[in-house]
Amino acid sequence: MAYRISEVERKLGIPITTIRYYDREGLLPHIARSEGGQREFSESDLELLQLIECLKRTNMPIRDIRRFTSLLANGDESLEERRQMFYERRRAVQEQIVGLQAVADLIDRKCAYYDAAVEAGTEDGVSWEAIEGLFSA
Amino acid sequence: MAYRISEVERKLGIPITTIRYYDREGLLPHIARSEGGQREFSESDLELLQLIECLKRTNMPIRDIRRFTSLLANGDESLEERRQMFYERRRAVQEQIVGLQAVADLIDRKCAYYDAAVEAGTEDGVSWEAIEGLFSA
DNA sequence: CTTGAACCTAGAGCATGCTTCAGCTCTATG
DNA sequence: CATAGAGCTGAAGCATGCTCTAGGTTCAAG
Repeated sequence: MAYRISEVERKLGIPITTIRYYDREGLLPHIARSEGGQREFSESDLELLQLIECLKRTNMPIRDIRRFTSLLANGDESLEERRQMFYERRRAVQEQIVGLQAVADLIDRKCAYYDAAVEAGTEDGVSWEAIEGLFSA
Repeated sequence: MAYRISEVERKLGIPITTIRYYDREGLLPHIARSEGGQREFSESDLELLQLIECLKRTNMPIRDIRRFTSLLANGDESLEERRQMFYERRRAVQEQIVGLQAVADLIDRKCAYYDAAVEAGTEDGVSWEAIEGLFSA
């Protein structure tokens, strides 16, 4: 029922050193320990780790993830704050996607520019017009 | 016709210290200098800086951006490599967008979960099922 | 009981991308 | 030509997120 740290690494693909780092940083509150002091991860610890990985993929800083996991200790009292946190994450992710799509447009145009330039064997005379206001939004 | 560094900061919104850092790091080859040694940015320098900002927004590391700007010195000889670089960037950006969309799904589900939990005043009995294979792709 | 693999901790180290500092020079204005 | 604001440099410092090291402990197989 309990997993050793090496099993967690294997199952989730998170390096052991990183798991211990998260624990040290307070992202994994109250991991059980064996008599000898070795960590024993429960299923819900694994789920939390997966959620942490997800939050990291949204570029959420460690300190904010810690804030979230510390809220879990408050139980239902912190429901509203946790909800707000996920709404904020949703917004942050959307913002990042939109930002990436904007640069994707410019990259696309650069690709087309270089296609034409390689075709012609030279950049001379290949037209290029910067996109105005890319960074103003 | 030439811009001082403070004007570049104002026009592009890039901190002066960062511009100098880029110069030091070789991202801005051959910026002209006044008699007294002060930088004089041309229009094409500004365009390069904007492109650099764009590449940074794709999370391209400084060292790769330097590689690109150094290619510019080779003129038409480096056209093919520069084209490949933009194609690779396009791929990288697409990958990031797809990754973000995947986590967005999970975040959405967490939002719905917390909506239900807040509504009920408790997490007890609010169903939650992890998405399998989110990290396997 | 022995022994080697797996664990543990505290603390140092590292890669990235800036940012700050100290001390000095340039330049535009009255 | 004085001077204040803007610029310059090399070097140190900082924030983030790991990653590695050294030295010791635990655990499971034989």
